[in-house]
Amino acid sequence: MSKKIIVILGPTASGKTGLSIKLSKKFKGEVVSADSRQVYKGMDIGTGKITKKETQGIPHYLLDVADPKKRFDVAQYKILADKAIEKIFNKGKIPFLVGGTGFYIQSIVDNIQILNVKPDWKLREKLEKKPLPELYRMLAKLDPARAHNIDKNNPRRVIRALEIVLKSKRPIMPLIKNKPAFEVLLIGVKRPKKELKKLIEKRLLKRLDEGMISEIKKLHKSGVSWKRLEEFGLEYRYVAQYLQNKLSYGQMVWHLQKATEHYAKRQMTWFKRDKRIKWIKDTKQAEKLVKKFL
RNA sequence: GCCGGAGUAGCUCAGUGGUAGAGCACUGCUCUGAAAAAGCAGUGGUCGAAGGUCCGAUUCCUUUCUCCGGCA
Repeated sequence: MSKKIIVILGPTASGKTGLSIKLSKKFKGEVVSADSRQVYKGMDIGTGKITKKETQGIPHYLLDVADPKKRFDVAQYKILADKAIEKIFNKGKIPFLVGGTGFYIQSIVDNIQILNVKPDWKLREKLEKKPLPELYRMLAKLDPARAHNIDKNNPRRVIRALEIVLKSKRPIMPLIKNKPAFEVLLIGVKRPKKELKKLIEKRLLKRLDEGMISEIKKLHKSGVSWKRLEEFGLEYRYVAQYLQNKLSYGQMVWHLQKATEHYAKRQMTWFKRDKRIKWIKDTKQAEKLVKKFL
């Protein structure tokens, strides 16, 4: 019998968390979060991190594993998540990978081989100062194949590609998808666009009500710079801007709503590519799928 | 009522005597250690209305309507 994991994914505010608890309770599951922001300590309200009470005793992994002052990335995520999944298997439970960060989910589900070139932030800073076309020309010289299919307008991609050639002294390898060590069921939670917008709005107001602004104030007081907070995006970005008086309260709310809607759309664009995903309408349908899969 | 200013894309506005652009919104997309990040593309307007001048008006002129200031 091969090992099985269940993935619950979908755009923000679609109701993944609630479903994950229902399913993991019913099927003896434990949850591995696949959320690039919930990994950080102290970022709770703004990320919609599940509360202790809400977990109803279901163990959760990959929450609060990183310091917001430091950088976290897929590579670290993959190591920790693989470990958590292994641990759950050893307990005889079913791992539920739950979240909206497509890249993180892919790293697990497709067992992506991550290149052995660590980020070099000093180098990145240095490269960032140069004009993008110049960076692209450099890349075209050092790794023509990569330059050919890269997005030349995207500084982050170009810089990372350069980082790889410069540090490893050789062109980038093609992406390797290792054979996954387990069978995967991908469940997608989708909502009609209009409904999702309303859910986002409702949730945003709730978060403000719950003290999201003081959470972010607190993070800043504890040493997380405004720049860093703005880097996190969404709530952390716009509330940080509001706290610096770069935005009025009304502007902050408006931007936050729009940015979250855009984010949800980007998530869907990512997920749509994966034809393995089974999109469900309600919990019942999900339960059926899981039962059949197990 | 009088005097100014403004009416151009869903919104905020640029612009020109030869039938129009930007930012945002909207739609679609990309993704090899920042992924809630970082990028790309596309749709969209009888230029407030009616007359006039002109080969030709969104642009000039007249009238008209609406909005915003100021004065009564």
